[in-house]
Amino acid sequence: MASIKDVAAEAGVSVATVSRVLNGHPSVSTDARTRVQAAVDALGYRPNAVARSLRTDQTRALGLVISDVLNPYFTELARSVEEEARALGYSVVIGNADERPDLQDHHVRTLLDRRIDGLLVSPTDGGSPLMLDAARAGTPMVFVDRWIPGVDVPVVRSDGRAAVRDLVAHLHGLGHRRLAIIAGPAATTTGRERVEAFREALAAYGLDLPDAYIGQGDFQVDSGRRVTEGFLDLPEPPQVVFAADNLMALGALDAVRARGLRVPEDVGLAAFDDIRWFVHTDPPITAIAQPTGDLGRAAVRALVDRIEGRPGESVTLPARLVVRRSCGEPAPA
Amino acid sequence: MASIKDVAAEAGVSVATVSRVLNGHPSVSTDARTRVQAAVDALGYRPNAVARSLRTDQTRALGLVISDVLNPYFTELARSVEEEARALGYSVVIGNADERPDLQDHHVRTLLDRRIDGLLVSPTDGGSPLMLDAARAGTPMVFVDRWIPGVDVPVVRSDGRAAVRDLVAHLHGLGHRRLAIIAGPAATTTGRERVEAFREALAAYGLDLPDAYIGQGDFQVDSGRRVTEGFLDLPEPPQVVFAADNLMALGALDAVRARGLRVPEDVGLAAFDDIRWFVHTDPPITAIAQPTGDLGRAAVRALVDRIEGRPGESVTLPARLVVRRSCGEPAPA
DNA sequence: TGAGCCCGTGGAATCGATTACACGGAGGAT
DNA sequence: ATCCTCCGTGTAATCGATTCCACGGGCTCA
Repeated sequence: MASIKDVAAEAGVSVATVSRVLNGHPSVSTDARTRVQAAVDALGYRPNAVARSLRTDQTRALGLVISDVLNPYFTELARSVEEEARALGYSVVIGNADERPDLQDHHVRTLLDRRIDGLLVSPTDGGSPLMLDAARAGTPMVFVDRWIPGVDVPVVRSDGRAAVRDLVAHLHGLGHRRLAIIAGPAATTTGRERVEAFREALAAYGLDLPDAYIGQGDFQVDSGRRVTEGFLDLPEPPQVVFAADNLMALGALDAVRARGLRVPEDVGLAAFDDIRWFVHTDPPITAIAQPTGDLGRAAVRALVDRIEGRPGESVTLPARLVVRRSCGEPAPA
Repeated sequence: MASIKDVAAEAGVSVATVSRVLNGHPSVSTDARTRVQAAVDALGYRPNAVARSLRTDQTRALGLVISDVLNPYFTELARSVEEEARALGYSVVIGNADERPDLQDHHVRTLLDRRIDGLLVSPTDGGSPLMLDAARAGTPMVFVDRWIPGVDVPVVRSDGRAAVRDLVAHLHGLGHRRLAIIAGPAATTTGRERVEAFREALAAYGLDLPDAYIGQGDFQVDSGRRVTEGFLDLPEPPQVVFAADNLMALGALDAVRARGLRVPEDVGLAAFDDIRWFVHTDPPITAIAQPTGDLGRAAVRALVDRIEGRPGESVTLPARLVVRRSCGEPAPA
């Protein structure tokens, strides 16, 4: 592969001049400029980004450590992140943590080794020393969706409190009183928050959230299935199950179906995170929709701000309730 | 960030010795080795992958240019690719082409600039000069799922012919005779092949595939919707619509639903690519399942073989039919 | 005791870019 | 005519690693 020296030789100038042309530096004669351009075209020369990065100490690459690529919410997030990053002249290197702290650490380490300019993370846990150290050492970093308390890093996320209140109001209006939740891992903020928001909303209606109605899931399909089976085995099973993410909702659907029960006649189902398939499931699933695209774009902007020396602000966007049929007939529109 | 010089100074040895310790070179004294280790730990030193890559001319990174990240088939593929790559000591840099040749080219160019060791592509078109040149210039490359004829690059894909025959047999057995297909872009191999396989399978039953029953889609939801509307407007609409990918099937479902029609009573629906949501759609959708994980792993192995100087073989794996209820009641099990 | 080897080590070149610094020549001001 | 300034250019240092080569010392063996 041709290097800058080859171009210089071909154009009959020094490598410095070639570099200046490539970087649009003003002080190059028109003559030299055209000769270099010609040489570049003739050789099909492309600058070696590795060498450039070594010299300039910037890679123009962002790391994105995502909790789970198989979760449509995160793939949508990844897509908007890449889009915005591309618009700003950055590439994105994605690492999939599969909700496993060890994998998350592996990716953070690899990305740091590759000297990405900044890191976007939705932490699967409370934060390993590695990540905390990186944040403290000044690696530009932004948390998306989930975050770690007590770390000085901007957070871009969605606040589901109001939407959860709307959901509970909706359920209460349909006459449901025994409401259960499949929670996410307590080590994640979203795992905890959604339970709290649910509990508070229930309290507003004088309803209780007994321990038996809090199932511990891990944001994966199987846990949704397992927890739902537990709910159904209860002497007094809940009337509605609220899954804290879309994959656990899928597991819940599996479990209900496996018992020969029907949604919503026998059990209602609602989910956090709306995905396009929920329109066509049997029945269509009532869900809380996050402004995923906006989240991804805001996160990239905050990160790039940090990288380029600007403040880089936290952003919180509201989520909203999308009522479908999985909890009973909706009120006539 | 600490460099190898800092480690050398801290340990009281030369950078050469530090490098040897880091790379497990045998000829280093135990004494020097422990001193270097201590210095590494004390400084929290991590080798700069950029510098290493420049010197060794390898990045231990693979590029994966995927047709569409929002398509669950491809995200599953991406996941298995990353998994296998990680097991072999490589990272994966993903580029999302969104079925757009210009975006595909952008990513190929960026990845090449970053000097990834090899490229995994599922081409969205017949191949830009850029990609063809790269292949000819000897960049290790492997095509996954889709490929470009006439280029000397291993292909890892799934053969759906047998499964399509099974599908047609199934449909014929249910009494359906007017069968239509939503095709993918003619510029892609999968876009063309699936139509051909369908046509041949129909022919075996003495059935014809009239032009009116071939809708031109682009593997995206909207096109599935649009084509299906066209089918439903026909004086004699098809009894079953076969979508060449899962997203177009979703669009088809939208279109049918919007007309107030039911699947399978009014129109049957089948899809290429099976995804977990198909179990819970209304009705569950009959689909052709590819061994996606195996495909991803085989592709990585083939690519790494090429990179490391071994042959790197093409692989073709069979797909299989998964019968559900979207084309009518299945035969009793 | 001297020749030859092997082992552990360090010096320095190298990868491909960017950029500070120096230098020669042209042109303007005095 | 002399001096100063600017412009376009090249030389060389630099980024952080890897690795070839040379060197000194201890060993074995004759």
